[in-house]
Amino acid sequence: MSPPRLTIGDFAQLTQLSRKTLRHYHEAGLLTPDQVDPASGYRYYSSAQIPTAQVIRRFRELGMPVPEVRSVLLAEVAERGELIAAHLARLEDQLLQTQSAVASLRRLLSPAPPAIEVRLRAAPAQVVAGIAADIDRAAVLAWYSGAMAELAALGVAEVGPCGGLYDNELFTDDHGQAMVYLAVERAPTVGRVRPIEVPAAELATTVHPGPHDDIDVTYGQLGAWVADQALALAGPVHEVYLVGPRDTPEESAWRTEIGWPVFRTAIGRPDGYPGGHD
Amino acid sequence: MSPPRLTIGDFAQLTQLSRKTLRHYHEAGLLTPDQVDPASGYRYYSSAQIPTAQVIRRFRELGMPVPEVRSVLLAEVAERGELIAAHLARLEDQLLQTQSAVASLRRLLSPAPPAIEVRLRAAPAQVVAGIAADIDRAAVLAWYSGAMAELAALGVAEVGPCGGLYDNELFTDDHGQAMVYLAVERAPTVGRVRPIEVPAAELATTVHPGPHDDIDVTYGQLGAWVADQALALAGPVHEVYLVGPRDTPEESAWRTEIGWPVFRTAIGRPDGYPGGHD
DNA sequence: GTTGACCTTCCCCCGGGGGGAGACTCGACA
DNA sequence: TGTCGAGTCTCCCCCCGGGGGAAGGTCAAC
Repeated sequence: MSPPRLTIGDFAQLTQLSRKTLRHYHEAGLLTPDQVDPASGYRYYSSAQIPTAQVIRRFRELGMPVPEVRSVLLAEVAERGELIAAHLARLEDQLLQTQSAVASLRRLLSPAPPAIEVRLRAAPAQVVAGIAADIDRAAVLAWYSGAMAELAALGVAEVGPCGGLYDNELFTDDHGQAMVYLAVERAPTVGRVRPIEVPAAELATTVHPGPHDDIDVTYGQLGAWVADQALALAGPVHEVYLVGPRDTPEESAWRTEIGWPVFRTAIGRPDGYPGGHD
Repeated sequence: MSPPRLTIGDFAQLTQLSRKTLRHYHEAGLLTPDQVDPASGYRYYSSAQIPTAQVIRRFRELGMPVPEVRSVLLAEVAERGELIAAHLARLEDQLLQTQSAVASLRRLLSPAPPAIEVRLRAAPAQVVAGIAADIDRAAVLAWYSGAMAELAALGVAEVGPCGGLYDNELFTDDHGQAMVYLAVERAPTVGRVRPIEVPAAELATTVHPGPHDDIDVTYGQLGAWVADQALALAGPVHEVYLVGPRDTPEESAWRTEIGWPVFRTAIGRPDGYPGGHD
């Protein structure tokens, strides 16, 4: 006796997936019915497909995209682990992002947003030992820690704090050029490390204390200051890690200098908009 | 001197939102530019809007829908807390769901899925003290604990384990009828509690041990067994909490009987599909 | 044979934007 | 004052992962 065939409705009941979703998965090649009547087009599932459907449902609940679920199902057991691990890493990233968002909101919605102190200073050009790459915004954190580890492994004597340069495109287009560096006497060429010239710039700088969860708020304050001074942004933002994870695990002790290259007489017009003469 | 006007590109750079997104938020009434040139249609933002844009960005990163972000921004500080708390509760739900999905996947992908023992038994009709409601699938957990608490507060002598009935529509249509009950001598009418008759049924039952994270796997195994016996599902699923949170906080000690009402000679056809004579 | 529940395809809709076309505007520089 | 390139405008179609519902075909029970 062959096992009974389940109609899409029965199968939906057993797997807690909707009929619509099952049809969608059929179309997407994710879960093909055991049999399809060529005359009527009726889909028939087998009870052996229930576990598969459940696996799919659960991966989807974890936010795994449909094509990726398919490759997990098609993959051998060996690679399967990697795919799942990769997705779990993404979930962890999301969690970190959630934590940052909460910290940032706490500061943004707090009744008294403390004012920042901005200093305008001319930064001279310097040649540093840096690692540069074209990366996606989402990958910045992972890339940063990898690059910093490689720099630290150089074992070169440092003559100043380390820092980074981040293109504005990284934020507006979701990917762009990034660079982290150590200030050293003579920059070597080892692995990804190259001697890189940080060009001279007029920087509007402020110092962000503490962990970077809410650094965007400080960025915003600095940006508002720059805009209010009728200055224009001109180039990648500079970060200098005055006190960072390399110095202390105590996050509240961190101090990060943010420097935005600016030039005068460009952004907006200080006056003259019709009717805006207040 | 009036503050400079920021073009959409400048503002995008300062707030790390894309131009597309800013236009979208304008259209959605979420963030209206400080000025809009009626002739050219150009949008001009002010530096004072930077914090607002950041708040929006962060709420969006937390997955808050755009209309809800708008109401948070429009709300007075007093109600704002409630809206945010409600959203944080949703985030917590998501987290629980993620945990369940991981537990369920662990069991589904484990090499040796232990077989279940199914027992077919006739359950007699009984009148119980129950709380019934038409609810959404997502709300089941919250509703369950509330209803159970109300039942426990009755202080009535129980003559058997408590349980619940859950309509299949709850799973296929995402909302439906649910009921939880205590087995008592005489069912009172207090608050939401009513005397309810649980109708007699032929049940295919099995016992799920441990917490409910992976109970869907047991459901699937039971469903596969029922389908393979050429039985049809007939009515809401019965859950009996033989050992549950009311008995012990030790989740691994929980025992939940799942009973699916079945009737014979209905689902599928045991044989005869053209070409399927294996 | 009838009937009602079930199935099929098809099309449009949602949120939250992204990509790109084609046209217009801005401001800097000559 | 003209020019030119970068920036902006609107408009339309696209993505995912389905949901809602219409119009019509099928299944099996009685």
